[in-house]
Amino acid sequence: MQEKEISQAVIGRLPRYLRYLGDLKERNIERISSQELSSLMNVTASQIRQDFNNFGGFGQQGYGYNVEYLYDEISKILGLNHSHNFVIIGAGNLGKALGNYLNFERRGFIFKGMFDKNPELIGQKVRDVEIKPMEDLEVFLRENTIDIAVLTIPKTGAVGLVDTLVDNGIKAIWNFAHVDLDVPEGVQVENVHLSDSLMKLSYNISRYNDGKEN
Amino acid sequence: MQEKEISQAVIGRLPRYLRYLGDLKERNIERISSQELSSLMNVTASQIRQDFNNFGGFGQQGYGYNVEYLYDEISKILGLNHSHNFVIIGAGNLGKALGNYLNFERRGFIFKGMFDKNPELIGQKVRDVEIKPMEDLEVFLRENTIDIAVLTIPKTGAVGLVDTLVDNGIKAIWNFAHVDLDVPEGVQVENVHLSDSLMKLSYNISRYNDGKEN
DNA sequence: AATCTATTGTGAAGAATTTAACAAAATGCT
DNA sequence: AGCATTTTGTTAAATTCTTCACAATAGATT
Repeated sequence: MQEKEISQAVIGRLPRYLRYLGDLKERNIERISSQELSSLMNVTASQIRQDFNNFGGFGQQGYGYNVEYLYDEISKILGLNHSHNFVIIGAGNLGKALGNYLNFERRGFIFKGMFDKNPELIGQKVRDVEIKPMEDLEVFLRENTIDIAVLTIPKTGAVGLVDTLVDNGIKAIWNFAHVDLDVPEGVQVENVHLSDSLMKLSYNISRYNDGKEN
Repeated sequence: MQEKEISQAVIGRLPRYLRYLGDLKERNIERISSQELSSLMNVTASQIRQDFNNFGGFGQQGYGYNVEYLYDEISKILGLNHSHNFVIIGAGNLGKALGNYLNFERRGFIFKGMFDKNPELIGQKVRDVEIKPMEDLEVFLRENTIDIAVLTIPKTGAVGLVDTLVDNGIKAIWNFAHVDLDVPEGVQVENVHLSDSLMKLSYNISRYNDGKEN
């Protein structure tokens, strides 16, 4: 367990820091102050310092932060120094899109298997991975070390699948199904509810246009 | 403009309320108390009441909330009573997946056009929509009333496209490119940064496993 | 080497969000 | 019809999150 519990608000900001630090690294910039990063990212310098200090101070007074060091430390905090094998369940367009997304591989997320119940898709390949029938899932999970299951199937299928996944060693579910999954303690779920996101956009459009058309 | 500014934290919870209310409606349940909804959704009843009260009280004391009425009111708040035309820019797997997702249509998001710079894709169809070359985008936006642009292209392309979109009437961008977009005041952006989401998952896996393997 | 400058780390203030508590109001039972 | 029960709307308290402010410290300059 963590020394002190870090809030998910802070964790949620780390990937963005990492992205900007990666850009700086590519531009061969060696150091950066919280002030500079602040104006680059449009957040307060204070928040940046507070965020980093949750993990015990990566900077030096009078100097700032070393870009590469900071990048590496945040990577470690996010667990990107370990690699994670994943399977995709549901070989529709979304599943295929995620399977083809090479950037995940670079971060240590290794695409190991893909499953679908549609017989027409069985045997097709997404990158080097062959789509297998759902019946093979359980055995596959047992014979390989898979941490993450990516669920890109409709919600009806998703709920019933959770037990199978968890019983066969899945530690985390990246859930694209539009439903809340009920998992045992210790199994991580990260939801990507696309329609929720679209509704937020819709709200913000309406809000801005109110007064004009209402 | 809104009477009183509603926090994005509240807005972010509305789609989830809507989902649960939709389920209740389908089960022909007429009324629900904040207490019942609370145990269904795993949030506090107090938060539910506070959230709804931001918009001025949808319930009745001693009775609770009428499911259908509440559903309709939240729909309106989210702007789902208006329909929105959208185009998808980038006809890769992700773009196709979003184009094929019929649930958006049911919510009033109408798929009107799709664009890609890859000549091989031009002329293919996603549902009834033909993929057009990027050169046609500007004219298309001017000749049709498109509110939302969905960006499913790499970040390098995305940044340069913003001006074109905004100059031709786009009010909102649903951004899947892994970059922060700089838009004028009044243009809404909703980011879906998939790799950020995956990193959060990675963090939570590591955190839970710490102590065992570290 | 001494001084000046930049910039972090951090305690405290301020803001926002969430939860608790309860009076007011409507329902439904007898 | 009256009373007990339910459950909201709402005020207040507690908690969490963000920003401010500055002393401490390291680097840069002369």
